[in-house]
Amino acid sequence: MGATKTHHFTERQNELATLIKALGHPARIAIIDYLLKTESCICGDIVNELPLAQPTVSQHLKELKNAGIIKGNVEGNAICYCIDDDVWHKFKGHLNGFFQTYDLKKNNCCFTNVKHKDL
Amino acid sequence: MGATKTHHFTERQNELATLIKALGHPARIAIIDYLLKTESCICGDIVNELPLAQPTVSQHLKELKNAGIIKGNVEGNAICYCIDDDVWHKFKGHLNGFFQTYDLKKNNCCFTNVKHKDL
DNA sequence: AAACAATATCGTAATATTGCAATGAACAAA
DNA sequence: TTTGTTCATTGCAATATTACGATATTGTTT
Repeated sequence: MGATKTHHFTERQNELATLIKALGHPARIAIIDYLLKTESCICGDIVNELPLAQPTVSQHLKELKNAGIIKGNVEGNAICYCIDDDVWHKFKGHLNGFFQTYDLKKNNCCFTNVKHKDL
Repeated sequence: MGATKTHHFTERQNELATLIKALGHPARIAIIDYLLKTESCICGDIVNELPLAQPTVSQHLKELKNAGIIKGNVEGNAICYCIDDDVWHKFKGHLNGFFQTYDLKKNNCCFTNVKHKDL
């Protein structure tokens, strides 16, 4: 089908997947990298930085914007894209929970258990 | 095209994007959720937990495995999937760097600057 | 107003993803 | 060895993604 059956999953799972998915492309990682690395957040600078055509970059920016990760502000003729502080922190929180649960659990699944049993 | 131009990006950007992309689906979040929540990591239990047909779950497991996030161990008739400790920590490190950079930078992009300038 | 600059949108082609029924392969149990 | 169980793979249909040329839009400059 190609269409995700989102209604079967929890809201958290869908939200998190949406945020994560928005970052799941090297071009979009590169955009965030750029925003983290420089003072500039002018669309034109991002287009120049990336090895992709302007419409393609515009599309990637749109996806990041749709996910809420960045927001665009008109600044005269140009548009300035910045990371959305609220969403970014929410995202960070989600992921922290994820990794913390793992650390607390100690990953003693079958394979590990088998190894121990065999000793 | 539909084919990502990976060769234009850095190895880190591609690696990170691959890991992130593998998690960018609610079913795959649900799988990891399940592995974090329970002692079981038997494929059949995961299939029962998820609201998707067995072949679909198998495919999602395969993608997580391809990305390296989980690994499967044969255990008699069943297969036990567990989170790969090394890849998981590498992933965590990547993301920590990401979020740390943000925290250090304080996100003073155009919009924020404009607000301050206008005060 | 006319010309330019910066972005977005449209249209389209190529490819990827999602989902499942049907089937196959491997092992376990009878 | 037949039967059942567990999981992977195949094949396919529906949809989504990626990429870009052409074009529209909006604001700026002259």
